[in-house]
Amino acid sequence: MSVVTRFPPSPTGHLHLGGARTALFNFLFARHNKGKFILRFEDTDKERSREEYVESIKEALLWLGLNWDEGPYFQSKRLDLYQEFAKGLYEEGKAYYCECSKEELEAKKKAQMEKGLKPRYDGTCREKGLSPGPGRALRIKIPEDISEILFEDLLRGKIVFPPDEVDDFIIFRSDGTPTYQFAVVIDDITMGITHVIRGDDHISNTPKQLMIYKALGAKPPAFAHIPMVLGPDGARLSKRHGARSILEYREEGYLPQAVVNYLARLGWGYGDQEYFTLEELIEKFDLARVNLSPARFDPEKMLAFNAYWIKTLDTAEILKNLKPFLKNYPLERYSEEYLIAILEGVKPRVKTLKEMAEMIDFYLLEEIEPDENAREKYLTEKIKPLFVKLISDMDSLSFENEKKLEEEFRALAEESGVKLKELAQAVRVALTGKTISPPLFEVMKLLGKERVKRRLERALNFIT
RNA sequence: GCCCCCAUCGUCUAGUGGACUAGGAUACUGGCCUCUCACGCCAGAGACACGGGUUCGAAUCCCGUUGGGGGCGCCA
Repeated sequence: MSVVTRFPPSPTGHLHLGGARTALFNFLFARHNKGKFILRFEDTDKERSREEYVESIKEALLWLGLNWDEGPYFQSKRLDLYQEFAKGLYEEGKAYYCECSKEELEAKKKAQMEKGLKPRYDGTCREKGLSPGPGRALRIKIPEDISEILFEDLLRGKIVFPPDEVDDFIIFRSDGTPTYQFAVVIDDITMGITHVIRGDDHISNTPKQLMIYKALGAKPPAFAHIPMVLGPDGARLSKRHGARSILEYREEGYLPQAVVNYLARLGWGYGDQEYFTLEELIEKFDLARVNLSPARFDPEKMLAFNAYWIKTLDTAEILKNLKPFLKNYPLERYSEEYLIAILEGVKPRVKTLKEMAEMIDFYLLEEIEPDENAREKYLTEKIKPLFVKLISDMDSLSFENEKKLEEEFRALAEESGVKLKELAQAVRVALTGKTISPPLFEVMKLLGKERVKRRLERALNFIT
């Protein structure tokens, strides 16, 4: 039997790290087993579901490289199907209509909780034999003779629930829409899902779903409940830590490779290996190596992974990802080769693409505005004569050869009684406007004689 | 309250009864490299939650305690 997995987000918010990791694991498991990965939107909550979230979730998935093989399906477009299954259960006497009001149910639940009991439906309408009608919800009729409810989790082994775990819960709302519990089961059955890989917050939902499978006489899929992703403080992921949209990370200058790699390592390990490409993950991913305990999201480590992939990936690939951050520069003036040469020098110096774009601005702009503090500190009277000499000797400098250029600078510094360090910093500020930059002689080479000369001349004005 | 899941450095993890003086990554500290800042390299500090068992032997198996997480919707 070939493997079929699915990722079923509800379009009530953006895709965040937790959801992305669930999607990733489903994707990896399917691809590893040469199976199919299905995308399905669980949008039965009409109040909260929004089209814009459908789009942003799809975009985020695609950006991460998690292409689905089938779908996206929408539960909202499959109502007929759910109704058909529900009708079947009702006609077989495996479900019944209930006319209890929400208020009544709420009050009963509260009373039960106060008595220390597990809140469960008391069966008021169970034997009333009600027919379908307005304001009536359909409840599943849980057999009285069930003993314990159990299933075999792929990661955790046998999980057992006491028989009173499940009550006659609602499978179809009085407004004619299916509840989550019912829709997932029908979808998973009809889509031929073989493996349900989801957060362990769904463990306690599983008994309910198993009762639906049983009522339908269908064989449940295999379940693998993966641990949840927690915020840095150990609390559930919320807006203020990790629950930001995946797309926000893209905007902050993260590489999809880094996010995927980091996410894969949250709750999964492969010996001492830390860095994986998507292809490698597909090859090596294995449910048996998934951890059981919840993992905290550590922004610092994800940043470090991003820095690693920025300096490791092909520069052409980096450039492709960097371009959106270069909107404000006259890119058309520069060749692809030139841009790549520039990037080589900054790759090991930045942690995000955003930082990268900022660091290379002096290469792309015609004029730069040296930082005020840097100017005061390094563009001093003392180095003024050196600048003058550099400008007049410009034509004799070995721009094309970084090593030689460095020697020439050393000689100049020595004969003027200045440390190379002082000279270099002054020139760096004049050329880049910053005290931090790629190696100076690389900068000069890439900037070219003309721009170097102009910037040194301009810097002289700042000194006087 | 009831039910379920989980437990190795701060964090992510390796570890599947002897190879553990518990390994790697990240973060942190010190050093080297050096025209700046990074990268890189070297070194350091840092963990098996606790208590009982089982066993010749336990981070690894069992039980309990504690701690953390999740669920108990006409949300998903």
